[in-house]
Amino acid sequence: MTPDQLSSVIVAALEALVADGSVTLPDGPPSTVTVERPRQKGHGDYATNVALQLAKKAGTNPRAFAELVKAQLEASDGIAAVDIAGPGFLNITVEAGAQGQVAADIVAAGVAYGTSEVLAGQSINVEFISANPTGPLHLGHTRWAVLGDLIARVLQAAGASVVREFYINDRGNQMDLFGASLEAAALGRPTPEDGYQGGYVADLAAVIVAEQPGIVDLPEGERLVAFREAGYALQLKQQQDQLDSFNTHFDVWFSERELHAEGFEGSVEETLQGLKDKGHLFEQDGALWMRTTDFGDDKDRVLIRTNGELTYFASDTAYYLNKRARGFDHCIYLLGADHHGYVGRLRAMAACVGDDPARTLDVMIGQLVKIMRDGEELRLSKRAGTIVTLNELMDEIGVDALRYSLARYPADSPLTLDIAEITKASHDNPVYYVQYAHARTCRMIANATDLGMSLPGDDFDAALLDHERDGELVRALAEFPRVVASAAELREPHRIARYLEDTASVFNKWYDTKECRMLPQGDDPVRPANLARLVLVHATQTVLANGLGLLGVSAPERM
RNA sequence: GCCCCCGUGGCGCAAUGGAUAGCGCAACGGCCUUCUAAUCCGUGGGUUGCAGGUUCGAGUCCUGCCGGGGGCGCCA
Repeated sequence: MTPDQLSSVIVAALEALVADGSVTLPDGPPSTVTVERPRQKGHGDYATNVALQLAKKAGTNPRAFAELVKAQLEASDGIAAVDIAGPGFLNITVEAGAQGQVAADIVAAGVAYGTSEVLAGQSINVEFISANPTGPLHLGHTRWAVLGDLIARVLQAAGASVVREFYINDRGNQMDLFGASLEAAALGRPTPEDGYQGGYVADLAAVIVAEQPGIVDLPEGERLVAFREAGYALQLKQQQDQLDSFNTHFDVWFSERELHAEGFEGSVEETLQGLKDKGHLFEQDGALWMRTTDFGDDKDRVLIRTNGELTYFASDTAYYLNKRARGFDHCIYLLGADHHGYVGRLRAMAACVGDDPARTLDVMIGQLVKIMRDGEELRLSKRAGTIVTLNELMDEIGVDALRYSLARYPADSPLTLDIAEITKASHDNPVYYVQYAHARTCRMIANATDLGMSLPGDDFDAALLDHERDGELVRALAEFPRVVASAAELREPHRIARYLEDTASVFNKWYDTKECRMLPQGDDPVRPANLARLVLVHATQTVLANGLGLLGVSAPERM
């Protein structure tokens, strides 16, 4: 019996109580009830707080209400015992057979185990990283890469239709500055004011000159553009290659330039005209503004500056409309804490174009991440030219450990990573702890195969999984779909990692329990209990592999 | 000044309003002829920043304060 099934059993019990008049609920019985794994041993297999939540509505006290539910539940199939504890919790013990059956169900579901339909029908765009193509990706981008990719993965697992999108800011002042910086480096001139520094600029300039020797002889102006475009292409390619290596794959790379292209449907120009028609724009001091204060922003925002240049916000508005026009009913933006000032204007902008931002827009603000080596912070400074790049991080830490280490913390938690700690190849490193547990299931299954054991099919006797540790493991495995669904709904993929650590721990404890051996010992024959436990190991392998897969981390068969 | 995030053992962090607040590191002590010891078992370590409030129940929600980070440009 899964938690969801148990929830249904409890709902049925409540319905029966209402039907026979034992209790009166003004709103009727709830359609689902909360069922959780108690933290404390001795509180049963599952606990529910329905009595605490419904007693007042039913005009009685929690314990009296609980008594009625208890009697009803005890008569239900698959329930072994029900206790009332504390203020009115119902602690439920499930029959071993009903519970053990879950293991076989997990094996049958296979790679699909953990997926659900809770977000079915939703079309979601997840935009993340969106770095300028003017430099290498660094530590901050790395965190958003992991979070964005994982949010996309859990949303998909929950049934949503998802597109991962990278918005390329390939237009405007920064690009020109980038071109000028490359040009200066190639010509041996000093870097322009506020220009790009760092060794990578000189390296890039050298590559460009090697590929296009004639570039330095181009006329002034033309030369800058040539450097800009060549640098753009190289830098973008590098970002794309590195993200591919990092197991983060985008569906759409959207160029800001497209939004300004002549004849592009939904261009910035058209967008502004549309907003003007709706009366959300006004002119002041020679600039064109959007009246975002009508929708809760701190101040109105400029779209066209006095000098005639469009602001990024103008592009952002057209881009948002473009996403909506492509059919996304939900747009997720993943921004760094240094961009949180954007939230107000994005929401107001969505309202200006006629949307309800609470429904269509989800701006997630990720907190900053620091990284330490030998007790010292590796500082990111473009000015000083010292940048902790994604490439360096992958080289030094490895893709699995790097992804996992960033995946196991919530986005709004400021984070300090220690390189020594996350690269340590031992059990105290969570990524290897989980991977090791998976590898262990693989070895066990291989050993079982060598002994001629195979999955029992219809002969599976779930009631043989009757040890306390068996039950703990089955219940841990049974949580997986709920964890994935909540990770999707809350946009909190770190829950997957935490869950896997917990489950790996339960599995390891089970493994070390003599009474729960899967393989027959010595010359013992293979008994039905051995086969039942083989099912359990298969189910564990399924959950660990599916969970690691959701994190984009490999699930090795041997370590 | 205003806005956002954070404050939980020495350190890094979990905990969807539930019961006795967990995990890893660091410290100390145990178990390998038996399915992988990268596992497991045990010991010590906490007034969840402070003060109120809501609730049957608060680390979690509300108010105020203290401390840290970030943001408040016709820059990105």
